[in-house]
Amino acid sequence: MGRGKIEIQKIENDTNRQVTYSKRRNGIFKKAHELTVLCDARVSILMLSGNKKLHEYISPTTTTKRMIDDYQKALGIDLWTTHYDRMQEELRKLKEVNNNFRKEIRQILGHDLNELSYAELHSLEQTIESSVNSVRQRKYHVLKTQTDTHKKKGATYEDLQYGLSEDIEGDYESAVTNLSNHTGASAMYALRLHPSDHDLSSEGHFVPDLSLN
Amino acid sequence: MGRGKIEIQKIENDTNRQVTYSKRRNGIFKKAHELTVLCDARVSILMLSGNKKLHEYISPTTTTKRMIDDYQKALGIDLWTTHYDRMQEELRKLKEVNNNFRKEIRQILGHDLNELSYAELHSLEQTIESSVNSVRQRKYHVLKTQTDTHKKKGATYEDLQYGLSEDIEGDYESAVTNLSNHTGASAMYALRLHPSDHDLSSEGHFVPDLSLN
DNA sequence: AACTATTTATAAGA
DNA sequence: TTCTTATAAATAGTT
Repeated sequence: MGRGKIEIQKIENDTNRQVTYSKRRNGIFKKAHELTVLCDARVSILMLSGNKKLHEYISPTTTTKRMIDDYQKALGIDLWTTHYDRMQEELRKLKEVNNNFRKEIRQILGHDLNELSYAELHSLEQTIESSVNSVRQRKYHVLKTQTDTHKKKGATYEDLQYGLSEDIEGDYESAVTNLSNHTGASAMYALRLHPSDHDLSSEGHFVPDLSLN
Repeated sequence: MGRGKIEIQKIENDTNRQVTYSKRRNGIFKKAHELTVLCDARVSILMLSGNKKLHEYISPTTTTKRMIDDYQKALGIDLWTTHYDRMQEELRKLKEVNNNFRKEIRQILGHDLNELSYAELHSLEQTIESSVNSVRQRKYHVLKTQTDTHKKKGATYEDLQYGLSEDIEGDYESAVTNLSNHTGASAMYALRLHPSDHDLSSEGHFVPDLSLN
């Protein structure tokens, strides 16, 4: 398609070959883009000229990496995915374990109980009662210790009972924050006394995006 | 270049789009091959049609893998490593969230309380008390419902009180197992009333090996 | 899958 | 290079 027909064989004249490369490269990229738009396709083109210069076209709707991934998936081959596959499997398992933890915490905190049987509820009740006893014991232990310390400074037991002692009061005001920081983002569950029934997965917890774009 | 000029925008007619894709794909591949021969170039084309079918052209003088390697070398990047690093970061975050969940569960269940202040313990105690109330309420609701059903079959309230009714007894014996299965591997925490102080990370939970040898 | 009227790409020249 | 333009090639609509 030009002033004259040409044979499809290597153009021996260097300049000429270079010019033709440049013109035709642009032609192909243009057609690739038209195909992308016209047919909703994804195209990746890599070109190396004779003098080793690289040129690339990639449909705006994708990335070269994704195209290469799709290519490998489609052919069922594995250029470099041994680690990749293992990591994906690990991510999947961690996500699963994570969701189980979430569910478990919700149940321990008294939510999502509808699917539990009477016996399961009974068991859960005992577990939590046992827990509250542990906490209570520890609390009194701390109270006693702090009281002893305090008494030496002249504070009364009553000060502590009602949380009015300066030290303790200060502690109390930051308790929620402290525990949250201490156990990480998820700790908010433990301290929200009457959590709403909001979807937990959308309340500021780290929910990794595994889409791997 | 046809009977009529067309706008470069998505062809809405499905059949038409498919036909055009096929024709133009061949046109591009033909031109890619001509470029290869005329200009001594290397071309790699990957195409994904709208319906996710992959087509490929590769210059006979190279391979797709070599082109991808050249591409990465030319850009001074390593797509796989980048991806790998991102996955590692996701794994790290998930592990962290996971450990936070573990720690939180242990504290809700009344363990690892030593590092909590009096105020934190008080808050935790209230949370757990609230939880046990929820569970108890639900338990009685279930009990009431089951009792009503049972009465129609002639069972007494006492049967249920002591868990001796055939149905309920069967449930109870498998309660621990059921809840474990239900919430996944991690649920064992909720039901082990007085867990030892063993290292939790080595008790059958999924702890991914991230060493990636 | 072929046909063909047109449009588009481009080889050669400026 | 870039532009021009005659001509080859691709292809849109049709069969």
